[in-house]
Amino acid sequence: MVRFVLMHTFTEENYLKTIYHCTLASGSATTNQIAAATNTRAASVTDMLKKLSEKKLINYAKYQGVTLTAEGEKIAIGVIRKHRLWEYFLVEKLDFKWDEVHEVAEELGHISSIELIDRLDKFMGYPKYDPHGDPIPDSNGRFKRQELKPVSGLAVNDTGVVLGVGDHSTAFLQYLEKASLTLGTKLTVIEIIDYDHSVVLQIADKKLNISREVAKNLLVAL
Amino acid sequence: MVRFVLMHTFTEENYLKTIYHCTLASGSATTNQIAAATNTRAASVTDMLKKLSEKKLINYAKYQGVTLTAEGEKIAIGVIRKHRLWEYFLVEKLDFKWDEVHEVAEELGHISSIELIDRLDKFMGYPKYDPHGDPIPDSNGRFKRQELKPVSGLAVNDTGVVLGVGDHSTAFLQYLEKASLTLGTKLTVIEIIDYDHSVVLQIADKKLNISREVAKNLLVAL
DNA sequence: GATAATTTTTAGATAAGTCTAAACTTATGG
DNA sequence: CCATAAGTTTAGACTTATCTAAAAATTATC
Repeated sequence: MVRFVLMHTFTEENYLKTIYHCTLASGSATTNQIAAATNTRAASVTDMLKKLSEKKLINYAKYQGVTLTAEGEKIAIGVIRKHRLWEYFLVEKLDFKWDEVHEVAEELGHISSIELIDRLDKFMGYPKYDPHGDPIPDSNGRFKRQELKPVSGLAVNDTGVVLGVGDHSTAFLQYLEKASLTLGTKLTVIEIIDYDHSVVLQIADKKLNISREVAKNLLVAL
Repeated sequence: MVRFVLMHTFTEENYLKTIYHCTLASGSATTNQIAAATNTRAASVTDMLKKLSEKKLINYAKYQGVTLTAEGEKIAIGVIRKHRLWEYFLVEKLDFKWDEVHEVAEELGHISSIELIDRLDKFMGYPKYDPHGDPIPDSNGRFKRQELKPVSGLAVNDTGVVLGVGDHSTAFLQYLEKASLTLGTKLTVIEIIDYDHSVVLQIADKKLNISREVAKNLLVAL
């Protein structure tokens, strides 16, 4: 089979993507974080870090955690672009629900052809955001990060529009679906309960009480 | 990751599909045929045949060639269904040419989700044939084989409509494209040259001379 | 029907990615 | 500021799918 000049395995791509996400989420990527995210053991991660380091895709010093090199980040963003475009396709064209797409997109996101993904992008009209509100990088890897705040960071009387989630788990997405807290929902903070930091929201003409946990993972634009 | 009860690797699926195609094309599948088709060595094929045999997916006796069991055939047809539906998608929705889709579809055809493929099928309106005229099995694995004849089997004055190809190589497909011998083309055999068995065709108001090689791989319905 | 040619299988090795268990670093808390 | 906990790495082993080289079986040829 004819392949590209630079081919990386499914596994390598997965590690790079995971490192990208960890770095974004917590400012750093450690062996244990990566192991937890990829559902492997720390020892396996260390092996792979050495390999990626030799290929100059990550900056790695023993016991010091890792960061992506420019090349590594490029690959990670490419995988994320594929993943998010496929999620968009699954939801918008094939009528999957937003909590059903992750696993399938995970597989689809590693199909190697760049031509395929660029044509898919065109077919769908160059969407800017995936079904969870995450930005889709363009074919040059560029995308603008949205300035979103967790509901837990709002004050009483603040108003926002739900545009993203901080937790992509099926359980959380199904909870939101059931509570009608889907993307685009406008909400106002009515009250913050001192005792447990839960938040009372006004949504259209209804009131809804959400836990601190939910408030932290519900992202809004003001 | 949650997977299916019966999971088979990418590689196993590929062997099963290859065995299916070999059996169809030549009535049997031998170690060397499979090795040629999968671009591996005979020794590797033997190893895999043992493995597939243990899993009861093929009937295998040393030195005797192989056939698929009912279960093996079911899997093979499933992979073929996926492959052909993706080819259809690539050509009809993403504007790939019919000679560009094989490799990409090869990768896509191994995405595990059955839900995905059934929804894709629905999205495209349950197509019956792929871009090369090959029938697409339905979700139960059923499909009707078309009764197609190679042009080399026609007699002078016979008329037919191009509905399939016996060679899926890029080179052959590009040749047909260039010669305007695409699916649906109506043709009549004007003359068969004794010397080299080449065939002179009447297509609309033009005459076209094709070699025996081409005539063998151009399939028509009468 | 014996020998040669072809095909297939066995034996042993390799590479990728993973694991467990043990050893080693770094961080933390009296 | 040392002892222990937490986190990370090394060592050695396993699995899958592949390979080459050599042996064995089958088929073809004279």
